[in-house]
Amino acid sequence: MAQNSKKLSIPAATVPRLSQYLRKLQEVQSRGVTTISSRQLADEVGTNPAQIRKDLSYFGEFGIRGVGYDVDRLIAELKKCLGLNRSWNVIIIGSGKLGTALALYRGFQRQGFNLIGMFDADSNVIGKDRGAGAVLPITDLEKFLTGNEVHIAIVTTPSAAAQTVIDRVVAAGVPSVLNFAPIRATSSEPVILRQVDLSTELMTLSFYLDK
Amino acid sequence: MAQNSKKLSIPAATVPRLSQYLRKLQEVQSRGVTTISSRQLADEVGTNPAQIRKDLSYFGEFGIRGVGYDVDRLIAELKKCLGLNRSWNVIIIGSGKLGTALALYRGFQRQGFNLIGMFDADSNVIGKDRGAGAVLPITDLEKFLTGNEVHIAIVTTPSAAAQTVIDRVVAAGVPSVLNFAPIRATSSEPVILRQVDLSTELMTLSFYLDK
DNA sequence: GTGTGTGAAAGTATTCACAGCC
DNA sequence: GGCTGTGAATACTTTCACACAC
Repeated sequence: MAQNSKKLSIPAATVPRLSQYLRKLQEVQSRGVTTISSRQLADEVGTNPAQIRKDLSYFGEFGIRGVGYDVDRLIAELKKCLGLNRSWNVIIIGSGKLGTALALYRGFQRQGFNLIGMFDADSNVIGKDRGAGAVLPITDLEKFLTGNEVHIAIVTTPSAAAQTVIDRVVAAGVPSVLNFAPIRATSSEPVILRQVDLSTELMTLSFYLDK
Repeated sequence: MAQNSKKLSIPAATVPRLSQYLRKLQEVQSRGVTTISSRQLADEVGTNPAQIRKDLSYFGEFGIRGVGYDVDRLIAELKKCLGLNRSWNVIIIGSGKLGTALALYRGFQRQGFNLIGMFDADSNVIGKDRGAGAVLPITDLEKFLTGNEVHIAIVTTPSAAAQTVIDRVVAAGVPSVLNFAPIRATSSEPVILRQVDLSTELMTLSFYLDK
């Protein structure tokens, strides 16, 4: 997984939690709260205060002893930690129901993710607007990637197409992929790859449901 | 998290991996492979052989030394481990693009998950078929849950509605929830709760992309 | 007094390495 | 010889507990 030296030392488990802290802080900020303690935040997100303090300590000292954290300040720091002080260009490959649902998700742009293109193999949908401008033919993928810097490719194709599509975006230099297709994609190239997988989620529930 | 005594000792990280092993095994089975070693399976799913052997060892001895694993046998054992030798009743709450995408996912029924109902608050979609028969009004949720044993509630509502909906299904006795709404849901009741969160996934990519 | 920041301790998870069986 | 199953070793993560700052 490509990452810089500073970030090599951050526990992998910490990173997704930072985004949860950020979301909760934005929520309490909108309710007018200006200061929050690690205990209050922990109660909100369902963890323990030491976890939060330890997670934050990897990045710096953001709190005031005896007081807690300034909400505005902590939001700004977390955004910096997460690389959200800039924008990232995103494409979605697969303009079916799932791809369209993701394209229409409004929180997307709000955090600096710019959806700049959407691709599909089905000639019936090419040119239609599925939430990200006209859907482009998948055959134009490499041409598009040459002319546009894409940071994240979200894959929502059928599973049969997903691995090939991922190989193509990685070969074209896209540095990260978020795969929703129900395959466990792999890549020999050093790409940042994350998988979201309904089938695994359901089976995990099944495991814990089974008595 | 509700689970029986046998399962208390299984590492939480093992469970999702079992489902990945199962999927990959089903794939190689369909290609006619009858025997597989932990090394071959590890190469396929991108992990290491010891991890697979250790994961399996929590449940029993399924392999043959010097040979490997019989694919058919291991698939059967994994299904048993994961509680997939029975069917589970599922409802989807929220019949937007995402809920519809999930309802149309075909791998769903194939692994024993029966989608028996779909709910929405919008009177314009009630009665329409979004992949799971006629969409029911959310006001009928409790009545439905009284008359039908539901094991898993998948929540794809807007975030403003999600926590309330989750509280309602949990109060009505649904033992597990898979939440796709961009909130970190919590529950005081002992419910099995899993979250799938686009925003967290994107921010995690952002973290590793940021140099 | 209150709550952060952080070493140290405890708890989990992964990987190693080899005895034992095919 | 080859590959599993597993205790031991290593690595990682969370939690504790307290010095220190406000």
